[in-house]
Amino acid sequence: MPSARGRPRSESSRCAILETALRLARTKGYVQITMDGIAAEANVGKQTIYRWWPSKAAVVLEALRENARVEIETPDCGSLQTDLEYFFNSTFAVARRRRGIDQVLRAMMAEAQYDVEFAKEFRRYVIEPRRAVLFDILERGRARGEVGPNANPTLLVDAAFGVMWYRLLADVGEINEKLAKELAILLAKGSE
Amino acid sequence: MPSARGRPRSESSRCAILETALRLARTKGYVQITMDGIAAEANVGKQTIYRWWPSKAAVVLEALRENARVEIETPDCGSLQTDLEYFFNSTFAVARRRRGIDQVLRAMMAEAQYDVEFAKEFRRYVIEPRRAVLFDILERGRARGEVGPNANPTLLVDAAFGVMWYRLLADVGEINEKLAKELAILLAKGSE
Amino acid sequence: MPSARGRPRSESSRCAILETALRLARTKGYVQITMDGIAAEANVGKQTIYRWWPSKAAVVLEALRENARVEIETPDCGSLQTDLEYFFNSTFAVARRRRGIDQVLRAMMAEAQYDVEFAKEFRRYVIEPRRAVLFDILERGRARGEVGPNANPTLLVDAAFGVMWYRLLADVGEINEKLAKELAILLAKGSE
Amino acid sequence: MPSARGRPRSESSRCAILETALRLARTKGYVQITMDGIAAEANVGKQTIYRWWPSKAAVVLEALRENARVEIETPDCGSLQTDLEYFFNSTFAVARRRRGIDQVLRAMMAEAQYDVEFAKEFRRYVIEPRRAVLFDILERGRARGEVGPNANPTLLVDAAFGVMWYRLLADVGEINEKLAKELAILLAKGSE
DNA sequence: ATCTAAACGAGACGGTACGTCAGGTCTTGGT
DNA sequence: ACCAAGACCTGACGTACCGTCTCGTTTAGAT
Repeated sequence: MPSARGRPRSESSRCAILETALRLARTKGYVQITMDGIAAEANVGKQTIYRWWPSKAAVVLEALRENARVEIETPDCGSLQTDLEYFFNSTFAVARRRRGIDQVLRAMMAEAQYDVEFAKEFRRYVIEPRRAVLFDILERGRARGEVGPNANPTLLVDAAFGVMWYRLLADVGEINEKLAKELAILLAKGSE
Repeated sequence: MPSARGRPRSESSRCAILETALRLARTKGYVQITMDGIAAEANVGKQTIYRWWPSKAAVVLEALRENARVEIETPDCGSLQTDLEYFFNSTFAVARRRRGIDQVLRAMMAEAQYDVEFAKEFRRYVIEPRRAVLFDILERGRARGEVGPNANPTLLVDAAFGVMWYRLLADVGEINEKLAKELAILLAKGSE
Repeated sequence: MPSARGRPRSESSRCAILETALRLARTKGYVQITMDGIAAEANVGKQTIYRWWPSKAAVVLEALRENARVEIETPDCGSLQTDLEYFFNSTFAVARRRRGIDQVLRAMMAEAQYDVEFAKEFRRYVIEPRRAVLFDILERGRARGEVGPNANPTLLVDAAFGVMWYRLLADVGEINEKLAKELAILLAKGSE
Repeated sequence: MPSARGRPRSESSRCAILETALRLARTKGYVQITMDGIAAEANVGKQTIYRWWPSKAAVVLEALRENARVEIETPDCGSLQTDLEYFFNSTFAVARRRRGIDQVLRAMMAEAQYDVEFAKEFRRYVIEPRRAVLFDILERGRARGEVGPNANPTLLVDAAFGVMWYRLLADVGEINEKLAKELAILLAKGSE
């Protein structure tokens, strides 16, 4: 057993940092916030942040994960198309539930373009889990016989998330219930 | 005609700035380059850059446009699916033709998340023109009777570019001839 | 005769420059004004200033000379002490007559510390002429027999102007009628 | 006692800045030196200079004070005139002892004309202390009965420093042992 | 009850890049 | 040849953050 010598990590500081980071990112915008700003606002030494996180993006990403603990449910709605629509609605709802989250998500994706290490974390905790869920839904459809042998799950998954991210990042369209329905139809048709 | 008083803008400086900016961005990476660096390398005063462009991103974007003057052709290949495949192959080829362009494009999209003014320029000169071409191809398909009355062109366009950007930004898949073919099939099927 | 070819120098521009320079220096303070500022305010090209003057200080110095054309009179008041008092009162009056002149004079002296070329001009047009007048007064006193053979005119002159500049630059005392009288007494006593 | 929180100010950086500033000012000339130059030469961040001093002039002034810690002695030489001559010789020696100091002193006086805040510091640490010493010497003379009741100490002090500064700034004469003797005689005579 | 060790807040540190400002030069068309 | 206009190169400015460091203090387990 690795005996823990010395003062243990302060949970209150950890929470203060995460809460402050996410709050500032949502209200002032991700680019505007600084490590100094987070430290000052959270009544925390800057070193305490750098001791546990490598970058501003890493802090915000963990804050985002902490905040979005509510798992996305994937109940069996009986058919592929309804399963898909339910999933998309759940996914899109997250961004709309709390103001500013969409902007923070966009910043995370942007940050992943500049920081290779962060990109790995981002894929691991944001991109991949959501992809896995959608693959599961398609697999369930295959079991039901709704997904044909020539279907291309990877392309369908990329198309679905692609539309979402594209509209989010390039600001070319709404992300709402209408889109959820349209995507469900497109993927269901593409699965045949 | 308003007679141009004073010393006219130096075309050689303008070109030196654009060429240097794109060269540095491609070789060293967009984040690594600085206004000071561009100015020094282009033998130009920093003020001369700030006089004509508001930000590093704006310079690189214009350099990108200047560089990519070659228009994307959209010949009539006879059928919707072949038209689409041709277009996607042309589009994907741009990024592969010159090293580092993909990385610069990703940086532009990232920058658009941080800078609202730049986002407008980016949509105007990068996003929208390419969307227009794809819409044209679908319209041609409608004239041929290949696009049904219930088809949703906007969704199809978003799906195509969405997959491309999603794979580019989230690094979840290749962008190649195989994808061009798959997307052509998906969109053709979705158009019925 | 050297025929003057080409467009002759614009007297109106020259005056506009000098007037603007002195006006701005007196109102905004010498350090605050810029060549660009003078040019803009005088509706004049910057090159037109640089064509005729080597520096901001040179412009202001000429403006000062143009402005202070009124010669200092040195009437024979009958005795050395009264001659001196009259001279000092005349000299001190210049600075008080128009607001801001003292500040411009201080700036000229300051500029002379930084710019060797300007220092020559400054001595030639500001320092030396005033010294010459005071030397003349002392010489007149010698003719009258008021200045003894052991008197040291140079020291006395330096003492008089020294007090004036010292109080002006180091802000350690008033420059007024009282000082004029005191200096006159000191110099008269020192001349014996 | 207010406990010193946070990292304490680095004495080594402080010294490096002051030494570098004075060295550069003396060798290259005050105007030529820049904050960037001092920072680079002293291996110090520019912010570290700005954290503790408001301007280049303030740094050089403190460096000058640090450098000139050697107090000017005012031994009782027995008579007012000899006391004065000793003081003037001591004062004039400072400037001659180390090359370039005179030029830095002139720059400080010049800077005081442009920067009101700096002028206060300059008077407080350069002008006033020296005036106080001379006033003391005159007071000692009064105790001895050498200074008459009608003498004007302020005028005499201004005359002495006035000559010195005037010759320094306007470059109209030497500052040497001869001047020290002449000033001593003038002030002694003026004190009667 | 001390001792050791790590985390803590605070804040100064060396650095890099920023965007601005002014200086002095150059290049137009027009007088 | 001179002029107004204004773009040009240069170089210093003062600021903002970065990520690191060095204080004194706090909090635990080990001695």
